Amino acid sequence: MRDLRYFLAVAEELNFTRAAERMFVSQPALSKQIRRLEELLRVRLFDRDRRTVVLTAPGRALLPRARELVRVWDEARRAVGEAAAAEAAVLTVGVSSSVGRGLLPAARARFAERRPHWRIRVRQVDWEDPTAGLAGGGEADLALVWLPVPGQEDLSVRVVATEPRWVALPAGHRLAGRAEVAFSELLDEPFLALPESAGPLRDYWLALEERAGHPVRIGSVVSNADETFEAVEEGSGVVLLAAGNAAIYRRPGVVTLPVGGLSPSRLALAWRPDDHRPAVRDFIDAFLDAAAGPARDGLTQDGRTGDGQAGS
Amino acid sequence: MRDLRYFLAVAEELNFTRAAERMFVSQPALSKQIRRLEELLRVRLFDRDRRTVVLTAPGRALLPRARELVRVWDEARRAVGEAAAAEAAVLTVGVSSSVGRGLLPAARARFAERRPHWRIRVRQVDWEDPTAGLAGGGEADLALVWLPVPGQEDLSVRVVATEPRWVALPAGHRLAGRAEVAFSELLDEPFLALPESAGPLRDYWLALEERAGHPVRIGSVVSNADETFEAVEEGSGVVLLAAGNAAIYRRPGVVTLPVGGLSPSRLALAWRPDDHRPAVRDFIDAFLDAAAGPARDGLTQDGRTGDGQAGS
DNA sequence: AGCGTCCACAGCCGATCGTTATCACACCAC
DNA sequence: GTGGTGTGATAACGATCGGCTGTGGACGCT
Repeated sequence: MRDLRYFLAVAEELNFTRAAERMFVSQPALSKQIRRLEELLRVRLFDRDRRTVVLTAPGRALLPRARELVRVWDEARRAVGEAAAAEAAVLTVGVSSSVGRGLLPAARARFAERRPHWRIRVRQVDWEDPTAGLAGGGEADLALVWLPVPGQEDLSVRVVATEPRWVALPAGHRLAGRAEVAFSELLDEPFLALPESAGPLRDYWLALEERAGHPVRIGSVVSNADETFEAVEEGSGVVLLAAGNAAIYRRPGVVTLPVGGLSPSRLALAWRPDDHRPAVRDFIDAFLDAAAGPARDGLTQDGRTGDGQAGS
Repeated sequence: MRDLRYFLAVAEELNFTRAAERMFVSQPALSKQIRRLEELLRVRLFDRDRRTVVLTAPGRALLPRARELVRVWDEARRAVGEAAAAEAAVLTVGVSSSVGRGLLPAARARFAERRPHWRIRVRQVDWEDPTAGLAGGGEADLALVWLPVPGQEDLSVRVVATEPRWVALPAGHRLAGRAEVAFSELLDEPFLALPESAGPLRDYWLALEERAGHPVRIGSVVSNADETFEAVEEGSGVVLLAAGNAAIYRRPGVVTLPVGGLSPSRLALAWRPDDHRPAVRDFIDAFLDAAAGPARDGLTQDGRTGDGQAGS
């Protein structure tokens, strides 16, 4: 199975070194495994003539089957996990940062009315996976994510709140005393960035769109909230964040303030469109009810009426 | 992949010890691997309550996917092998014993007329696999087999020759001087048998049908021609064989003679019905032409006109 | 009570799979 | 040419894996 993923990586990159990076292993390890796979099949899968790598005929024959195998395997893992969850009566909600706001407890309560014997487990997921464990082999049944989420076409998504974007600065920063800043004043600051794997979400929190081509300086790459605020505190850079998170992650050495001239961030509940388990549907309803319920501390709400995009 | 096969074996047997035997590993090894798979999936796949083994809900969810994965993997191996063979312009013919008779060289010649740049490779396969490498992950593209071949419904089969069955006896045997024996005289002899995995073919060469319930004594299990004749020579038992093989495998210490009262053995060319490669079709035509060609040393011939059964 | 069956556990060993360090070669810039 | 860069192969080594044998304990059956 692993070898098949390696094979796919090399077949897609046509470059051992880059494929190895993508699979998070060293290049010799990947070379060796490919060689082993070739020995197992008694066939050369790639022609490596010094400078270029191309698939051989047997390699081309393997390619679609390997994809199929990886797909079925991932699906099997998911199905097994779901079967276990159904037996244990547990739903797992992946979250990227403490984005629950008041929503999670409220949703929990409403869900408990309908399914008293079910439990909700909340799992923090690092920002390497912007779908918070929902995509691929992740173990989340639902996720609270920031839009835009990569691979959005394969997910059902419903916006549950919008919040203006703020900025976090080290306490000694030249702008730290201000009550508000315009984004144009931050253009030349070093920014903390999400990992590459976060794709469009990384661009979003760098506000690439609002820079209109003005280049961005990456001060550091961060993959969870703790890393982020430590990096801000030690002056590696500044970072945009949702207004709600500015309140939650308040800490000495870091100052947060509103930023003018940026579109608001959108928080969404996401799930797998092909996941028709009743408990999941009930939780979605419970959550959206909660989001549409009594107003909470200044959040602009979307709830059921928002511009939520139901995935395919 | 291996672990999936183990899982399938246990799921089908619902018994670790028997499953381990089926997979040709020790029972602790299989237990450990199942446990590892369970750890990987973070789920219990079987409920073992001391005396009985049953699938859990996650196990039931995995079962069909595991079958699918094994199926696609086997298919992928076959496809890769075929792609390599097409490039190398080689066809592999599996044979169980030297059953080629005059047929193989004749077929080779006719095939060479149509596909001069292709080569034919003949591969001897032990009798553990009565399809001579055609079924499962075997590497034969075609096979010369004795009927009945297990799993015949998944193969295309064409009878190319029928031969009376003879018996091989040690030189000192009480019947060794005879010109011919009746099968009824052999009923109480110890017989050499094919491995269990040969299924109906094992029964066929023990002539179970013609024994009409008379019990058979197994002198020894043999899985290739050399083993067989050595076992005969040292007196482990007697063995039935096709008339043609009696001539080919003549050796001091072993006597062969015709047996009356047995149906004749049928030699068949077999291939995979879903294998539509032109070279394979050409070889089938060449072989059947050769089998229908000039008569050779006393063999009853079937060729194209025989009662060949075209598989599904 | 004693035996057989069946699964789990422990201890051992060779093969596998990962690492880092280094080499060999092709290409490119100069 | 010459040296730098990028790429894949190779070497040496350590941790883990996957198999083995031997053993133990629970249960059913005589």
